[in-house]
Amino acid sequence: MKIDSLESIELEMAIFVRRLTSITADKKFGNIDRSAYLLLHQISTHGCAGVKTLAEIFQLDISTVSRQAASLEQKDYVYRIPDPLDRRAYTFQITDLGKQELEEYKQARSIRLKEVLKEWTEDECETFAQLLKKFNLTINEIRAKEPN
Amino acid sequence: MKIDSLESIELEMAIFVRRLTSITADKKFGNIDRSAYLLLHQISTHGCAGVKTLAEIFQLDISTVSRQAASLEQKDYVYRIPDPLDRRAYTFQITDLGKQELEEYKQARSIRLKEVLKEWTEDECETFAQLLKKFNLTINEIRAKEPN
DNA sequence: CCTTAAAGTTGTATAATACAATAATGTAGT
DNA sequence: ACTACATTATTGTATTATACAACTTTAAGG
Repeated sequence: MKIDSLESIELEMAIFVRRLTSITADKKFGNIDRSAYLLLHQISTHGCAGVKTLAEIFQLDISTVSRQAASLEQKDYVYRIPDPLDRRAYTFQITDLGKQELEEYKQARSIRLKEVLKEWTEDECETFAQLLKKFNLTINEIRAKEPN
Repeated sequence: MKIDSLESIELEMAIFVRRLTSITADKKFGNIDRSAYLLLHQISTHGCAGVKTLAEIFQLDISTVSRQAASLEQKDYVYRIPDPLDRRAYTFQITDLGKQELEEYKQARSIRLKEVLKEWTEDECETFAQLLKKFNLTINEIRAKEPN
């Protein structure tokens, strides 16, 4: 029944988060963490953006993103572009060094992940990827509708 | 190809953790958080255990679990049973109040989750549950093999 | 016994986060 | 054009989850 799956998903999600947090915490691939990874990925694949936009995308407080971005800037992984129309605003663009770090981080994560998924069939991997993506999208849609 | 799935899983996992963290953070279902939930669930379904065991299960530092358990004890969700054979050791058992809170938390999470999975087919839900579980198990096995 | 190991707790540090206060700039109503 | 309000971002402060280190009490092995 769907109810059973629900309860199961609900528990396994909690465990999943715990496990992933544990892995990313103690491995500390390279110089970036998960937040930094997500930010870099975002501006790398979807073009530059300001902290407000980024905060909305990741459901984080603006101040949090501001600090994360500042940290990335300080490491020369991103640079700041003043908005020509609004002198309060900036957008961040990824640097070559940032792209390189991002790629390395991705590689490191993939290697680790490959270890976990070694015994999985190709089909299972594809399905898992697809369902995760779907889940994330769905949450996004719900968030978008909510008042907040 | 499997490689594509890998990269996809790798990215979606990061997003997934971000989303779930965000949800559990701002909702604050009842009086317990994810860690507390996992601890309560563990001792509720697998019997009482000491902090060392729990720490191993969740890949957390003993001190972390010690504090989490103390917090649960303080709220009367668990109580402490001295080990009759080893006067250093305790195990924690869930109280009725703890069971009740756990159940309520589960319900709250399930309701929220149902919202997200509203449009999913039963089959998708089952598969997702199964793959999450498999993933968690696999990580566990890998951890068990590792030196550490 | 004496030394070393083990189970827990408590102190301290760090990192990611939110919320509040602030600064600078933009926008609208009169 | 002036005033009031809104918006963008930063910085200060607090909280929370975590790890590591120091310590206490107890157990186990020579």
